[in-house]
Amino acid sequence: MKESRVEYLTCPIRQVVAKFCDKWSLLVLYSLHASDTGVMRFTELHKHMDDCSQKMLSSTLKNLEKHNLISRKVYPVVPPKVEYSLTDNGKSLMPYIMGLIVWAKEHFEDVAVH
Amino acid sequence: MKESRVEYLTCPIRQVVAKFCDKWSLLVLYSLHASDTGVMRFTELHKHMDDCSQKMLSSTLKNLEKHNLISRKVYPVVPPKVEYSLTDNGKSLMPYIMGLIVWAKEHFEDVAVH
DNA sequence: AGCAAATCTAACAAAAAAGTAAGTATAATA
DNA sequence: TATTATACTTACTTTTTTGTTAGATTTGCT
Repeated sequence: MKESRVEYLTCPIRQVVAKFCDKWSLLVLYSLHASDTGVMRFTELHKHMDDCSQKMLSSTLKNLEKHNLISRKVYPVVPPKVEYSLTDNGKSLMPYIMGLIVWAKEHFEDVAVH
Repeated sequence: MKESRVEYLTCPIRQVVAKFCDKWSLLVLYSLHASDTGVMRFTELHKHMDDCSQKMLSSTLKNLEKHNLISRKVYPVVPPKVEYSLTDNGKSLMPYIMGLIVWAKEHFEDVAVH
């Protein structure tokens, strides 16, 4: 599917699919949403989804940042420290994501988060 | 990601991703939900998403049927007639999908359905 | 006889996504 | 001096997804 097509640019469903309908984005969003402080570092996120490679986590984070769903704060220290958190835009999406998750818990058997 | 992993089988997010987080499933679900009769034929669906190949539409429909979100009714006539509609399970999911779509309309610019 | 209709399936090719392993940077610490 | 810590990136391979084209089916119409 060409992302330049009119359908793509004008269809909210296709936008949703392009922005966070993939293997790892929902897990990242959920992890940030569920964390105490609302802030998580790369390694911490990785521990929450250890079947995701560093590479994939990295590119997922980039994509979410690009679409303004999460923000990335870099501390200029060694070793590096980078914190991720939901943007206001991302926060506004979470009720709907949580709706899906709750629906899934009710409709699939033997299901738990993480 | 191996679908046999424990995370996969016990995590509602991963289940959601596996069942309908792909390029075409949301469009199919939405089309069926939005149609007057709640029933659509293959060619009719295809007209609603003409940037999806027959092959992809066919496999998307199969996948949704396998996960009990849509049902498929075949009429033994020539030329063939097959009707698709949401199952009760699929219907119960739609409020959450619609939530996402409405969110997208509010948060992206110049966005319309189809 | 030949073609149209509807819903696919099959075979093959191309493109995209994902996996894996190794490497980078650099200050602090042992 | 060697190691550790963190957050990646790069190169390469493999797997998965998607695209493309052609064909199957079979009744009825021209």
